[in-house]
Amino acid sequence: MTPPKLLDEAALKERELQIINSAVLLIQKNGIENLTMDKVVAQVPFSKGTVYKHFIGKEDLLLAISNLAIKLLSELFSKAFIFQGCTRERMLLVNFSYLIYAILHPALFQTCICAKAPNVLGKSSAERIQEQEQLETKLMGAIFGIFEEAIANKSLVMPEYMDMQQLCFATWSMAYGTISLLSSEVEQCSGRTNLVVERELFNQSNLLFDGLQWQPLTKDKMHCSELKVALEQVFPSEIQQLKEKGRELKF
Amino acid sequence: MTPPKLLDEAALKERELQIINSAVLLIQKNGIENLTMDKVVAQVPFSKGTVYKHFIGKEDLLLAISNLAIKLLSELFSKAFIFQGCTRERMLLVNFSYLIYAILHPALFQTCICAKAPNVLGKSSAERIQEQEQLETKLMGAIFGIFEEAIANKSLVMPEYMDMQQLCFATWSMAYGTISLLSSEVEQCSGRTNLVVERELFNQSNLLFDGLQWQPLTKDKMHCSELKVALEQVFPSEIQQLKEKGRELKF
DNA sequence: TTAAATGTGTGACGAAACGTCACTGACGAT
DNA sequence: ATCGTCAGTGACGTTTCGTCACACATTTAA
Repeated sequence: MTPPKLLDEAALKERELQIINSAVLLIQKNGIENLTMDKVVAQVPFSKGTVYKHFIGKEDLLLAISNLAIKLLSELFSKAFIFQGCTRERMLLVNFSYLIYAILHPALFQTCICAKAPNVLGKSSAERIQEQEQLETKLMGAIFGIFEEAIANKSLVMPEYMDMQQLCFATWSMAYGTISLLSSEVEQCSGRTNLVVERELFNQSNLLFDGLQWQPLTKDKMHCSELKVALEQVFPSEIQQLKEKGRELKF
Repeated sequence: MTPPKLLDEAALKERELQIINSAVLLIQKNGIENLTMDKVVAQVPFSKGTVYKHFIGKEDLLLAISNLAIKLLSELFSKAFIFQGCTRERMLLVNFSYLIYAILHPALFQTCICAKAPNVLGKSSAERIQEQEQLETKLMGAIFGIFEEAIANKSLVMPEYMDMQQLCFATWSMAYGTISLLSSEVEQCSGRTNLVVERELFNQSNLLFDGLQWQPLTKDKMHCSELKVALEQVFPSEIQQLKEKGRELKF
């Protein structure tokens, strides 16, 4: 048996991460619909009781995975945020970092969507839910910052009937709707529809930004070719990973 | 060749509907996270074996409920479609019929969202999944028709880089993202954010339509007041139900 | 040094839910 | 009267969940 030590905060976090990672591997292998606590326990050098010390239940574990996933996504958002370019370009990059993330980490993305389901939130611990809210707020931060800059440098005028939070939400929910509805086709372009998620995301982003009169407008600039360059520059390793997956972005 | 059927088709459908309705009542009462097949069986004058003749499992039942819900939503869409007004106005009505539906039938809406989760689709029967695809295609029909008219009467010019299916999807996914992300606040405006779902839906619809240069543009017309009138005219009973729920639309 | 207290880990266990299958009985055909 | 068919049944085996009484280590007190 493992020699038990007394409370060590860092070790606890370490162990929690180990459990989460094992669960992610199981999701990748068997699909999220077949994840069970028993399997997780079997994968991990701890007993069921110990696992349940960290997570009050299966849903709580799912939400924990989702929260970790949001943290990873935040890093991509940050990279997009610090890109040298016009604000509209950078916001487009943010939306595409979300998409890249969904393609590269389907298990994590899937878990994020599932974690939004009421049956998951309904059974998770209050702390974990609170953490999710904080993380989402932080995630919005990147979007928020770009809008602020855009308004400051006059490339965007805030509509008088909207505030900053609404602007952020508009961008976020548009990308969320597009990607999640097409998530089944995110990995491989299935034949069911003619919709290609990266193209739709690109179009809808631009429609929304044009609707906001965010300069430069689509008709004035080749956003498409510029985005490709920016993606190569900001996400070189991620783009490479996509190529290795045989899933090059086409739009 | 065909064996003698002692049971007629209609009775089977009738019974299936009875099971579905019982399940919906259980969801309304206990929440979708607590729905179990055992409870459904207990609510229904049939045995478990019979219930499983209709649905291969719990997820299949959920998808069946979702499909029924889509049919109901179709009816609202149809009402919006035949409204006498400009095309942009009618599309706005379609989006709002979706919202009204989400508020009036939270259990059904919730089930629709859950039915999109991979763990549900992964365990449902192929036939039921196919039915879902057909219903969604049909649902898109109303949106499709309005776009066709808009293009025919020149109030909208199709962007050269998009086709009809993409246009439809853009509208749909925008509304989906907005409503589903705010669904937790759909019934009661929770204090967590300052976002009000009907207002965000209104704004984002108009931003998208403005981005498409869909006439008349927001700056040229009071879409807001006109929408209120149209809602009263097209959905009088639904608006009344909303008032009875103490959930008047404010935007 | 010993005993008690406290903290940590374990896995057997009961409850709950799932889905199946051997059986029943009704009804038509022979 | 007998047989075959099939809708319907619900008890049963299985899976999964989450708990809890116990075991063992470490610390503290005597």
